[in-house]
Amino acid sequence: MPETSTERPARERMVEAAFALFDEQGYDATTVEQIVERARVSRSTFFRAFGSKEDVIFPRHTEVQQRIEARLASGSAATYLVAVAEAAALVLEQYLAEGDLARSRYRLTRSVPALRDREVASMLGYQRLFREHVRGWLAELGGPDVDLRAELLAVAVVTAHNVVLRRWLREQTTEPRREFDDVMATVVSMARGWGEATGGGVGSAGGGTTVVVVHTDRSVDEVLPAVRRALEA
Amino acid sequence: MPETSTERPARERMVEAAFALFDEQGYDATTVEQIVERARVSRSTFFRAFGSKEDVIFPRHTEVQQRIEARLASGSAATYLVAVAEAAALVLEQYLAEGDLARSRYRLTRSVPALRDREVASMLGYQRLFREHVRGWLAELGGPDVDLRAELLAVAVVTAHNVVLRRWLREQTTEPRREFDDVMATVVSMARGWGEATGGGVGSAGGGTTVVVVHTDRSVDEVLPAVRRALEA
DNA sequence: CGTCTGGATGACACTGAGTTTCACATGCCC
DNA sequence: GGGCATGTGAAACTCAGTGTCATCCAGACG
Repeated sequence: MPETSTERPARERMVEAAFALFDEQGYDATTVEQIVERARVSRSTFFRAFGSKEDVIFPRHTEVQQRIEARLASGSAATYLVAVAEAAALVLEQYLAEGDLARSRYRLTRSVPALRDREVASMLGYQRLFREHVRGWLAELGGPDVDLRAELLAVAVVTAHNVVLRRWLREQTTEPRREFDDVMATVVSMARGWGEATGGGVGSAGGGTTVVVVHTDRSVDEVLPAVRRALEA
Repeated sequence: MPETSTERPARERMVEAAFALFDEQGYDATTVEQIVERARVSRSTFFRAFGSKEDVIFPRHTEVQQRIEARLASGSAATYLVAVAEAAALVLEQYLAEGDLARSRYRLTRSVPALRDREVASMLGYQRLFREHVRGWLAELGGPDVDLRAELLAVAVVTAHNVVLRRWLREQTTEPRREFDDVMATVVSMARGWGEATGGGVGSAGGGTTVVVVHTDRSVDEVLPAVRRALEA
């Protein structure tokens, strides 16, 4: 019998039922049969909506991926460091918007290896987007080791993002956005150094000496935002 | 009917049959039934030996993990950059020793998402080992942002390793060891810069100014090995 | 020589995820 | 009303993975 129009959408009911049951009994011990029973839908409906049992945990990750792609595509070689930092911020914002749901998912992914792998793979998806765009920009700018540097920058941005995200998921911080800005500033300043440390700064074709000077009599929290502003100028 | 003593071990036959069938028909289209039929063993034997269909592709990865662990455990805070580089070299050597088998696996992991995720997860396992040891060493040495820097160094080492490994798997290089040394030198020199760029060099407790000078009038290939030797001294 | 025992194997039934196919209901347009 | 697309349910099917029990074979021991 079809439900009335006052009923919440089937998709929502399934997600809700799944999270509740996973929480009560654990992931492996919960069968799709139980989920669809509680959500009052058929198995067919479940698999049509999600494709797999794992997918109930990771809703709308293709949407986020598209937003990232859009932000990266709007960047240019001149401002690529800002572009990747802001694209990473989009990922963080997605999690923050999810709130407790994100924390529930985090608890699940910590305890179930299959889900953990799945989440890692989706992070790798973001990383891949970053890498490809950065590779293009670095190629445009020139310099040695384009592939390696693109790979390292992408992985550094994602890693730094994850450090902050994880702290927020574990409720170890109440200022994730501020911490995010700081770690991104750190990574960006490191990335600036790479071009020089590997022998070719932007636009520098020949020999010579590159000198990086950093004043450390101010705290890291004070210095990093300033560095970021300088880089963005 | 049991096989004669001149027969190759059942485990080898299963791996061989599996790779052959995956190559002929693709991974998804091949059933465990077909594998055990060709290897002339029972389904029971297959699952006892490998635990899952995916596991046939990734043999002995726990062994490698133990070797990495041993190498990292033998390192000290004073020489940690060398220790991680050499531990990463162990991973590379494992692949090189496998030869064509590694390349077959690479082709499979490229085309089958599930296997790709699986391989990524195992790399993450290595990365985790690196991170935990580096975190310990960095904590010993002091300085700011220990967690972030440990995370970034581990991820950079693994990423650099992967860049070279992938080139070898794709047969884009015949000198993987040489290229590995180069990228590791690059990463290690970058990592050196991080401690300073983030405001606290090794053993520097107070204010002041840190200056990093890099001569770039020599080629990267000339500079990097020298840097590496300097770091190891 | 016979027997016992532990480890490896095979046979078989069972659970559960995911697919496929067909049927049925609803809503919408012409 | 007659199509027509979309969302849903029902049921049978494939296959990965688990659990149980019987069997076989090696070497140990009397």
